[in-house]
Amino acid sequence: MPQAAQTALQLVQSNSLPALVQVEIEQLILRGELAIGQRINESELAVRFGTSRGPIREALRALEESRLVRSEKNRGVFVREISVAEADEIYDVREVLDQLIGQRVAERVTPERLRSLDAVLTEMDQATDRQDVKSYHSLNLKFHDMLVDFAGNARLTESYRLLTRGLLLFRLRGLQDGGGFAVSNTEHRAVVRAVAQRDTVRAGQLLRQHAAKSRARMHKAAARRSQE
Amino acid sequence: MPQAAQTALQLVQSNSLPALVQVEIEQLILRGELAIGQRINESELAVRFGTSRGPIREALRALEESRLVRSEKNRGVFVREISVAEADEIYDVREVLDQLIGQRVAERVTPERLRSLDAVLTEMDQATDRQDVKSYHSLNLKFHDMLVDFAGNARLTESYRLLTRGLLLFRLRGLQDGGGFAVSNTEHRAVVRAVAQRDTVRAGQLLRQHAAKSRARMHKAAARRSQE
DNA sequence: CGACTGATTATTGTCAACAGTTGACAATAA
DNA sequence: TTATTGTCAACTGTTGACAATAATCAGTCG
Repeated sequence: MPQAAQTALQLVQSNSLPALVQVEIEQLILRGELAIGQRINESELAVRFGTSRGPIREALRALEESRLVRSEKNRGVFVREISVAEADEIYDVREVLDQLIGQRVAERVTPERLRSLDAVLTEMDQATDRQDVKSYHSLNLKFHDMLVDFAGNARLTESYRLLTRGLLLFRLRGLQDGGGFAVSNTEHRAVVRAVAQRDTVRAGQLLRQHAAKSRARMHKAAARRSQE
Repeated sequence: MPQAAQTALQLVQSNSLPALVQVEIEQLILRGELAIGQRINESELAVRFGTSRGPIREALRALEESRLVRSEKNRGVFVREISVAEADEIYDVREVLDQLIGQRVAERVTPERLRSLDAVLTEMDQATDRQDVKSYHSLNLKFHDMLVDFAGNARLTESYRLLTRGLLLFRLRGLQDGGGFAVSNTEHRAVVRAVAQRDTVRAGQLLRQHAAKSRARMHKAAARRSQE
């Protein structure tokens, strides 16, 4: 049996319909197919996914708990919007988590992990050369995902992902990263270098600074946006 | 119109049934009425709350997202159990969040806030004198809740609460805090002292250390438990 | 006596229908 | 003309019923 079919089977066997629907809606939001602030029509989604409204509602309740949507009674659920102030709050927390991540990754680094980090960085440089914003962004996500995974703390991963998903909403408003790709990737390289040297303190500091600078870039983009 | 009736009206108008049910089940779990690892019967809860199973299921899906329960397909949802290893992971994250909280509280402290913190500490001392474990614990929760609120960052509050709720499950297994009440409260006082002096760095350090020591107490309790 | 097989029962998964609420628009009156 | 009330369609909130699955137990066979 093909690998893909097997995993698909496992997926449908272990995850129930609401769970499947949940990730599907998540994708819809994160890909921007459901716009920020837009109301989500339950029946519409139901026919789209070929289910009844029950599973849709359960999925939406889960997404509400993970702060991707908000719900107003008798009015419906809306794709959550995020303000600069909220993004700032997220960055406050993200900075300390990133510091912890940097430390832990440096403690637990292996040659193989180092190679995969390097590989992503190389791809990001290539994307920068091509001015390929989209690829760069998804590689950037992948890079940070790998880092938090390599930190080896499931709860940390969970907290971090939950937090940064809020920032993804922000990006959909076109307000993230004022274009500093090349800059951002040199910061990445510095982090990986410290990790390679197993300099835990420095790796933590650098990753924290990277988050801080990324926040600054966001502010810059927001300011530019608002004055236009 | 009486104040109580008005708020009750607002409650039922703004919060839907699933939301109400959710906090209700939460209480059931946190009070230990639903034991760790126990399966939760949907129909049973439905008759208990006088609703149908729909709202119950939606509430459970939300609780699953906040990691208070886990769900197995076609078998039901279970009150989540937590291992020492998982608790350790939580403490890893909690320590850095507590440090951030300490800093922020010290930055934003007001005389009034200081008074309310002091009041809780006094109550905790009284509970210690009475050997009133239960009161001490709920006051302890209140104290830390106040701190994170005073930090003035909603996302931080959210992350912190989500995280520490996992530890509450742990306590239900009787594995938290190896009895060091008096010790714990002197640590609290030291934190508040630093906050009163607006010594942001020290407040952060002390609160972080408090978390670390609290983790150590947990380990001690767990070790004692396992050798019996 | 224990392991296996099949029926039985309890429980979850899903659905379709009904009830209640909201927002928009038309009708009415000041 | 403007404000208010009445009406309606769309949608959400909730329910009860049915289907599918897993656990339980009785009976049979080795």
